[in-house]
Amino acid sequence: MEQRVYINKIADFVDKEVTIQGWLYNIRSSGKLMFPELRDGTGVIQGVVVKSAVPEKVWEDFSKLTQESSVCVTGTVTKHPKKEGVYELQVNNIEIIHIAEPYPITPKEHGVEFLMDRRHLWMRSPKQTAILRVRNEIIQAIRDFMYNNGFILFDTPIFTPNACEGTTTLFSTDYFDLGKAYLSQSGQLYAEAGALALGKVYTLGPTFRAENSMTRRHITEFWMMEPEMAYYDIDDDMNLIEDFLEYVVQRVLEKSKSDLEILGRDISKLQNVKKPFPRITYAEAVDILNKKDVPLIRKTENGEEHIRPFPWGEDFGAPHEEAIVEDYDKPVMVHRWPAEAKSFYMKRDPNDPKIALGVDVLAPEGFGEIIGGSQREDDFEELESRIKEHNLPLEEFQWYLDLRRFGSVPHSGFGLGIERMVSWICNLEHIREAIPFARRPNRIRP
RNA sequence: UCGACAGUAGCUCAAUGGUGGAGCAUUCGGCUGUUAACCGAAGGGUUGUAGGUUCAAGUCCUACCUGUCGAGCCA
Repeated sequence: MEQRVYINKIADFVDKEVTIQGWLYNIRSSGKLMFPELRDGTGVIQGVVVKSAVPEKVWEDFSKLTQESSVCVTGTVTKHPKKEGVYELQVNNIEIIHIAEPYPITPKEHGVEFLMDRRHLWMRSPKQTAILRVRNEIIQAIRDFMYNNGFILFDTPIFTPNACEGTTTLFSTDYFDLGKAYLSQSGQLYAEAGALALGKVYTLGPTFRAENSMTRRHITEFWMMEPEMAYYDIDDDMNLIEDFLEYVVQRVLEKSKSDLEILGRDISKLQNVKKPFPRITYAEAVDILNKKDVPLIRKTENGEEHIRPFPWGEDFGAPHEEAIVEDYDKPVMVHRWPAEAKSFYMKRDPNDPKIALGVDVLAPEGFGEIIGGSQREDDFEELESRIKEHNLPLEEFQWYLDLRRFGSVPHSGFGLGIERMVSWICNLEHIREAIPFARRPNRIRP
């Protein structure tokens, strides 16, 4: 009796007759033999159609198929005659559901623009489905880690009346009689309210940045996971980051092995991601830059100016991050930053008011910043003057200041960019492949 | 936003300033173990747009459009 099964479970059905409900990915023929490759979303399996062994109609039906035609194929599962651990389907019947029109995406090479214009079809290909399954596993691992460590899921609003951080540009929209609303660039300020209510919370959802950044690491709509913890200082924060990253990476290694294989990922690099991670201060990072003679490059009217030694107080660019990370095979935590380079809500170091208690986590292999976190300013006066210094509208922050009026406590948190995490774990060339439909400054379709 | 590079068949790419080609895809034919299968044949073009230089422009010049990569900013 035939049974419906999915391709990723096919090994359990050797010598049994099964029906695969899927699509034709590719087909090769050799006279009286055909080798259709079937995909069903969980994997790909090669069918074998022998002309002398199937009814004439089955042979004719297979001859008619175009790439991405949808079919239900029945056959007996066998081991591949040459390849260990690979299975085939000895076909004996087919039901055609739909003959596809000529499919634009062939198993050959295509350009980026062509593929992104057809993202809704491109995502059917083996590499893209593998990435999307790994993304699923990463998010599931994050949720499990948070749940098992006592964090409460705390959903923050996407419509907001003001900037969480005054620095970056926001998308705006009309909001009835209340004027402008802005799409959230971070759920952090709301998560802080949640932490003072529930102890440990996290948000996981889309965030928006109207930055005209055309790099392989930026999209305008990205997903962020932001935990926020009451009674955590910056060192507690870094301890959590270590536990968290180790868990997620090792969990994905365990559960998504076959997908990482499809992606050609060097697994040994990810196996290294075990705590402790290197922790270096910003000042130590600057020392590294100067030892390696990496200058700050500033653009001027007549070209570029190379400044040596790297001046204290400047933020790092891509070449600096690379130079800092290249000696390590684990994520690197850079902490205690110049306050001026960082956001208004970060707490100052009690030992040095020029230092903010922030931490950036740089992924290995040049994938750049994946996490940014900090201990938050919990003193009312300090925070209020910081808001004023940054020219932020004080009225809009009164509710936020309330958190320092009513039972203020030391608290910390961080934000993880989901797509950057996916890019790193899957070793992607570009972040646009880390999310089903990437939004960039020059693309909103499909 | 700035910088570099690119735009030729459905796709990926060739073409010294001098007759625009190939592979894949499509259609047809062949092949009993193929792996981006292979072999044979056919159809497929206003060379991104607008100007200019030249006897002659896909090729050189100018502007614009679109894209890619990099920088800044950030997760």
